[in-house]
Order: sequence, then C-alpha cells, then structure tokens
Amino acid sequence: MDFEFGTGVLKVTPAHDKADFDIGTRHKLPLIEVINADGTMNTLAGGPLAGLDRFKARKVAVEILTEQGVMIEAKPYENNVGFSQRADVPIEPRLSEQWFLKYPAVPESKACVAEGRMKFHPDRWAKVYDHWLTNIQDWCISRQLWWGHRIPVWSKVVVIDGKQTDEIGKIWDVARTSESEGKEGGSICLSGNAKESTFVQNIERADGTILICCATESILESEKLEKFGFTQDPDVLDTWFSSWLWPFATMGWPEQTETLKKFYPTTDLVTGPDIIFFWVARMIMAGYEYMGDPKFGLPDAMPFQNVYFTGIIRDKQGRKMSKTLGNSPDPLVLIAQYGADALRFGTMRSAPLGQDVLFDEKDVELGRNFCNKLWNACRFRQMQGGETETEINPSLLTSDDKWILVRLDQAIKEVGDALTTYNFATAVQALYRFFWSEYCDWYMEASKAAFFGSDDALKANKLAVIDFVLANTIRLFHPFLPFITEELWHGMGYSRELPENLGGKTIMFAAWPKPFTAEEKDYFGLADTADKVAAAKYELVGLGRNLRRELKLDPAKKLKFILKPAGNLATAEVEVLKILLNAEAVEVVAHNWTPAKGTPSAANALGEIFLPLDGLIDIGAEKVRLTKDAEKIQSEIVKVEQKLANPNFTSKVPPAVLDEHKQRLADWQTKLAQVNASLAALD
RNA sequence: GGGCGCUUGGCGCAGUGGUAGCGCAGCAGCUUUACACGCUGUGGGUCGGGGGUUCGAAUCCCUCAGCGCCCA
Repeated sequence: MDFEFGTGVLKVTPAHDKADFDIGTRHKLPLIEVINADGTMNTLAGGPLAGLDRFKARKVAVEILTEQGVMIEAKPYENNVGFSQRADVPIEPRLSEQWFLKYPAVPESKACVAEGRMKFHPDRWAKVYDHWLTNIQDWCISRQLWWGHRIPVWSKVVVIDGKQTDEIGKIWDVARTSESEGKEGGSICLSGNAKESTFVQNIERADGTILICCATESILESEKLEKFGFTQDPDVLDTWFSSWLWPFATMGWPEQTETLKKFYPTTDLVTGPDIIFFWVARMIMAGYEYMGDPKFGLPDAMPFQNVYFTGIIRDKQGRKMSKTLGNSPDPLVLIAQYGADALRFGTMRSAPLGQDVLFDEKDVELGRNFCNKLWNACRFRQMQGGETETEINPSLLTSDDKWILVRLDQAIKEVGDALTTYNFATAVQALYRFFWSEYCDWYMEASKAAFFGSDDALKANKLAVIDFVLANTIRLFHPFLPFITEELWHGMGYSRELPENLGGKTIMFAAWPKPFTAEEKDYFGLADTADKVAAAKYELVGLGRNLRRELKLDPAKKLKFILKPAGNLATAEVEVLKILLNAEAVEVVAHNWTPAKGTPSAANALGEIFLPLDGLIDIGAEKVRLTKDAEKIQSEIVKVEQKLANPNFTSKVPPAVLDEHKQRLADWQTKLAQVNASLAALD
C-alpha cells in the first residue's frame, strides 16, 4: 500500500482480486461476489449498478461518486490488466471451486538440486528452482476446457440426518470413519468387482451440508456413482498433470519393467527454462513420489541427473516463437531448403549456453555451406584414389602432417571439454574452426604439393594421414551433422573394416575420438614444438601473399619467388610453399645471397622471401607499406617496454607473465629488424 | 514490489585479471584442376556511463542508465 498513490485509501474486494482474497482470508472478511459470470453486475453491487455491464458500471460508479461530491480527481495511469488470450477481453477475477493438488515430496525435490545430486546447466536456474519450491502453492489442476482428460471426481451435496442407511449413507460413512481415524479419506467398492474401488472424502460446507467427493479410475465404479446421483466434475485436468509422469510412465510404470529398471533415472533432461516450474520441478516431485516406492529399490528416486536448459529460440526482434504471432519458421520448409543437418548445425552453432537464440535464417545457410564444404573436402580425398586407411608411416610425416595431427588432437580435446560442460555451441565452433580454417584452408591446400608431385610413398602416406584425420573428424561431427556424417562414414569406406557393433553398421556405434596418448604422440613424433615449422611456413605464405597484393600484381599470374631459408629446409617444404603461394617457382638460395637493389621482401623465423620483379614494382608504395608495418610494430614495442620499465610491474608480476612479456618484446624486436631490413633493401 | 539475465566493431556473439577475438554483413580482387554454398586480401571496437581495487580491468567491487525475462 502506497499512501502517496491516489487518495491513499485502500479498497478490498476479496471476491474479485487475488491479493484482496489473501487479505480477506487473513482478516476473515466476507467474500462478496458482485459480478455475474456474463460480466454484468448483480444486486450486491448496489441499486443503480445492478444489471449493468461491467464497463458501463465503472462509468456509472464515477458518476455516482461525483454526484455525492466525493470525487476528487480522475486521471489515467498504467495498470496491468490481464486479458483473455482467446476472447481478447479484460479478465475479471471471480470466485470458483477448483481442484488443487498438494505437491508431494517437496523437501526431497529441493534437496536433490540444492545438494548437487542433480545438476542444472547453466546452474543459475537452480536458484530459480529453489526459490519457487520455497514459495510453492498448491497446484490448481482444474481447467475449464471441453477437451482433455475429465477430472475423475464425482460429487454430491447431501444433508446428513444421522439415519442414512442407503448407498449414499454407506459412502458417507466410509469417509467419516476413515477421517475420524486421522486419514484423508476411505476406500469403498461399489461395483462388486473386488479389483475396482473408489476413494471417498467428505467436505463440510459452510451451510451445514456435506459434499461427498468420490475419485475413481474405474468405469464400473463411476457408473454406480452416477446411478446414485453423483455428477462428475465438468472440468478437465491441466495438461501437465499427465506430463509430470513422463520420466517413468513412458517406460511401463507402475510395473517394474526391464526398460524402467535400465533407464530410470536417466542421465540428462533437455528442455527450456520457461517450463522449469510447469514440467521440470513437477517431474522431480513425481519421481520422488511415485518411483520412491520401495518396490523399485532406488537409493535416490530423482528422475534424471542433469537438466540442460536450452536457450529459447526467438525471432529476430527477440519475440518468442508463437502460433498466435505466426513468427515461427516452418522447420520442414527450412529442411527442404537447406537440409536437416544444416538446420541443426547452424542453430547449435549460434546457441550459446544460457542465452536465448535470435533465429536468423543466415545461420541455417551457414550450416548448409558447411555441409557443402565437408562433402567437397571428402570428395577431394576420393579423387586422389589409393587404398583407404592404410597405416601411417611416422618416418614419412611432413611438418604439415604433424601440424594437422596436433590440431586434430587439440580439436578432440576442445570438443570433449565443451561437451562435458554442456557448451554445445563451443563444441560446434571449435569443430568449424578446425575443419574449415585449419584442415581445409591450410592442410588440404598444402597436401596438393604431394598429390601433384611424383613421390608415391609421400602420396600414400598423405592419404593415410588424411583418412586418419577425416575418420576422426567425421565422428566428431556426427552429433551435430548426423545424416551427412553417416553417409560419408560409409561412402569414404571408414566403416568397412569395423565390426557391426563398433561402427561397421552405423557411425553411431563407432568409438568416440580420444586425444592422443603419450605413446601415440611419441609414435607420430608430436613433441610440443612439432607444429612450429608448418606454422612458420604458413605465416611466411601470408607474408608472400601480402607482397603480391601490396605490389598490385595480377593475382592470377604465377610468379617466381626466391627463398633464403634461415636453416635447412627439405625440398618437400619448398614444394608446399610453391603451391600455397601460387608460385611458378620458389628458388632456394644460399645464406650469402643478396638480392638486387629494390627487391621487395619479407621474413620470419623460417627465412626470407623475395619477389624479384626486375624493376616493375612501385617502390614508393612498398616503402609506405613497410613503414606502416614498422610503425605498428614500434608501437607494440613501446607498450611492452613501458610495462617492463615499471618496477611495480617487474617486482609484483608472476615470473611466467614476466617471461611472456620479455619474449613478446624479443619477438616484436625481431620482426622490426626484419621489416627494417626489407625497407633498407629497397634503397 | 522481488528475483534473474543482458549491454564488446553495422548485426549476432565469444572472451571472468596479463597482446580485444569469431561468424555474418561491408570493401578490393580472383572461373588457382574439392567447393562461387568457394578462394585471397582488407577496413572497422576509448568493451553502456561514472567511481573504486590492482603493477595491470572487457574481466573483480560499488553506483547510475537502458533493454529483456520470470515471479507477485
């Protein structure tokens, strides 16, 4: 109650407002209903208002107040009025009789999440869950709909004079006797069939009459009840009233079936946080209530161990998908257009943990493009022919092979970590990066050097590596791209040698990829720095491509590059550089070779690369480029130097961070020296 | 009224104390024999405002603002 609001006077209408009803209950106020079911006012509303429609009545009430001279002011303000979705009219709360269910097993249900036996992902929802269970109110299970499961309760109002000997008297007496023994009600068999029964409760009403309520699942029993003048409740059950039984009713409950034994409790429930109360909490309570029966022999009757809450898919404006709004895309149309894998992959990729997803068809398109990429990369492998999945010969592994094996190992780890923490989008993103930006962009392009060359042993070994990487990659992708990976699994021949139950029949049974063991790393020669040579090579390729571009040379023209390696470099490495640079040739020169004046160049740890152009180039533009590079590097150097010059920094920082900064400074200084050398060569 | 979440380049997001990243879109160019559903390169952000802690803050704390959701 805000005394500043309006006149500061509070009206209380317990029959027409939920908050007022609570006040009325606390203070034992009478419940006076003034609105009829059709929205007109009744006589209790007062003489002039009786019979008027509610909207008209409000206006008349203002007139009456004005006539009486007590009207001070009328001004508009914003108020939350509930609207009926079906009829689109304001809702007026009225009194009605409904069935409520007292929730079972609330303490157990709270405890299993609070104590961490059941985990929510993301776990902040555990707080929401706990808060709701703490303030839980009885569940209204009546729904005023004409379809659905009718509430199986028959009732009759009776006046008991103490001498009832008829059937109704017997029914009443069963309930009375049980209730006098402290039970909630009693059971009676009306049909004569011993397997059938009816549960009975007596409810005393304010006017002294008694409402006898009978609940039964039996048709025979209900027929008897109706014969005795009992009528079935007109309402149907809330739909969630059957849903909360889902974790066990789907598996043969109440019988202890083999399926139930094996799969209850399940590992994971996947659902949306918007139904955490409607469904999740109720399933947990039902689990404890119904599966807690000793006959099931469960140490903990909770229905699942983990609950993963997906983001809710919304439209681009952030609105929930709704039938009424019609803003939901038709998945079947999307699938026809882009493919089922594309829809799944694209959506998962853009669905971070705990965040809603703004649906954008662009994501699905990206999924389709990815499927296309995967398919074509496999096609490239097929076009190279050769035997499928032969043994890898570690002594023939090139720097590129080791690089991709290290990347694969990394991807397997990242995907595994992401999945165990329920970060599905992270898993997809890691796979996307690995396959597209690492495998396709670098490794596959580099492998062309071997395939277009004439070293058969190298070619065969390259195929073995590719098969190894692809067979792992396809399995990693399978949860996100089930259809295309199944097709490729068989089409690429990776299922051929496997037993039926280990991938021979379906990729679903294939072993999930594991990171390399120390022995495997050793076998392949994958020391911590095994990927350094290839990485430097790719960096040098980038520098070489830049030279070409900065000098505005025709991208289609094959150019001759000159390479002065920093150390020894195998011919195969040079061949890879040639392919990646789209070069006509890469000529390797000795350490003491010096370029003609004005030859553009770039360098890194692997060596120095030159683009001899016989005076065709724009030296001015090249100088501008290199000067810009140098300035950028210089500014980085200044940043690091300033940090290192700060005694507060050097004395307080952990040694690892200090070393990292020193290394960074050295790296930048090396780069600067290389750029300055290139610059000097132009003069 | 209570609770939860969000605010990072045009858009969607990642990044929880140590060099601001990704995808899309944009721009420039390319029919390079897996893929134009593609390839190469490139511009673009004082991380919502303010204050504090720290050698150091997108990240931790306080505060303000805006947006969204749930409960009442």
